[in-house]
Amino acid sequence: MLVLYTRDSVETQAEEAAVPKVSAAHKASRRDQILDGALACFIERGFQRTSMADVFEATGLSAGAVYSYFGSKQELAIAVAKRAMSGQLEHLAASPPDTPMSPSMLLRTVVGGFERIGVPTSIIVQLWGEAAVDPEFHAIAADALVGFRAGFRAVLLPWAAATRGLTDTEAEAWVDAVLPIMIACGQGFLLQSHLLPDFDAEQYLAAVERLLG
Amino acid sequence: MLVLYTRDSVETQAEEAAVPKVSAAHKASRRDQILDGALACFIERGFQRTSMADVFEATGLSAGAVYSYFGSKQELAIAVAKRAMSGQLEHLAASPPDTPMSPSMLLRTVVGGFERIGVPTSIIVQLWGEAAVDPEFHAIAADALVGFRAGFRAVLLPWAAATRGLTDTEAEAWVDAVLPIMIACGQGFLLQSHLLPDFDAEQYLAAVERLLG
DNA sequence: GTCTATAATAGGATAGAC
DNA sequence: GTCTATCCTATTATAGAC
Repeated sequence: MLVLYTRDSVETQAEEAAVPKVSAAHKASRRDQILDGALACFIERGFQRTSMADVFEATGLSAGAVYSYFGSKQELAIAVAKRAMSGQLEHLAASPPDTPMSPSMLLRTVVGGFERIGVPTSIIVQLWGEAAVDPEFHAIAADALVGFRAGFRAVLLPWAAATRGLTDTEAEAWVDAVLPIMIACGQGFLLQSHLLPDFDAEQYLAAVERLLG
Repeated sequence: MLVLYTRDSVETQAEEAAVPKVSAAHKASRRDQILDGALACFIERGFQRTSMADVFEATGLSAGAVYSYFGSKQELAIAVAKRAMSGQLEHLAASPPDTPMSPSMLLRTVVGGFERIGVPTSIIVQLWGEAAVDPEFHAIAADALVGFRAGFRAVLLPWAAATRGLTDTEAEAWVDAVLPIMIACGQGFLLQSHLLPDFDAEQYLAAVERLLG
């Protein structure tokens, strides 16, 4: 919610010919303001296709201001990607730690969380693409994936023990076995929802529930 | 095999200071030669990070020659992506149409096919990223996904009927229900094998077999 | 700290000779 | 058809004023 508010103010500034008046209500730092504007650009045009001029316009700031916070375009892009992914992870970690969730409920929660914090899932798909050719992006994507895996595991363990009547040891074995497929279901959800015009989220989640639940 | 042979010749030419002597044994057209060189660049540096100068070097051809075949960098990139995906689809379609395959066998065949025709899977991950911001790339990725879905369906239908003792109608219902998850397992395989240092392909395929087989 | 103006260059595309 | 040389725009990054 904070993120969305800040972005609105950024767009307004850009429309009003870049008057950098940050009211007291906007306690978000300039750095966050820049990250918000850059994120909006990257979502719309992608990391590489976005020029720094696009960022200046979106943030309502000048070249000098932006470059005083980020030494290069790459540094800015990395910071945007890092913040986007850490935001997702914090959201997952913020759910009550011992709340058992079924696989489909977990997927629904995570995907819904993407939207809620104002980071469209397309940025994640872009990050995967960059990760294929850039070590810095690769590290971010890999770290995030490991983090999600740990989060998924923590949520699925109590669910498996409770619902399937397993001992803790058996639940661990079961969860560790299905975890890669569970992750794949999340990745597939993002990709298919972007690529398939006839993608049906409910049908997808129902299939997850039937196979993993 | 043809593709690999052509690429070897390209690299050799590049090392030998760009002597564009195409022997009679190389019946591959110049167009394919350019596509091969560009593909090698895109695999290594990505679509956007590759400059046309990189392509000239990798193909052993000059600017004028390349631009006489492709009017722009975008046109070339689109052609490379189209050829890569159609190659994958042809490989899938080339398998005997009525050969039943289990989900894990199917995945193994498709992923192995990627390597065999010399198109690393990283190019597909990159294509997904471009698809998030470029309509032309989006169309290619979407078409390919629909094609793979149809191919998977054709292979899984007889398997489901034979192995699970279903009528044709029941098999269709079952396959259509699990198809999105099956696709997700393929997508997840590509992503996780690139991102996770400890990715275990055999363990992954075993989990697919247990859950879908 | 921020802005304007500009330096420096990379990179896509073309022209014209051969 | 292909090569060399070049144009010229787009873009990153910086310098210096305020």
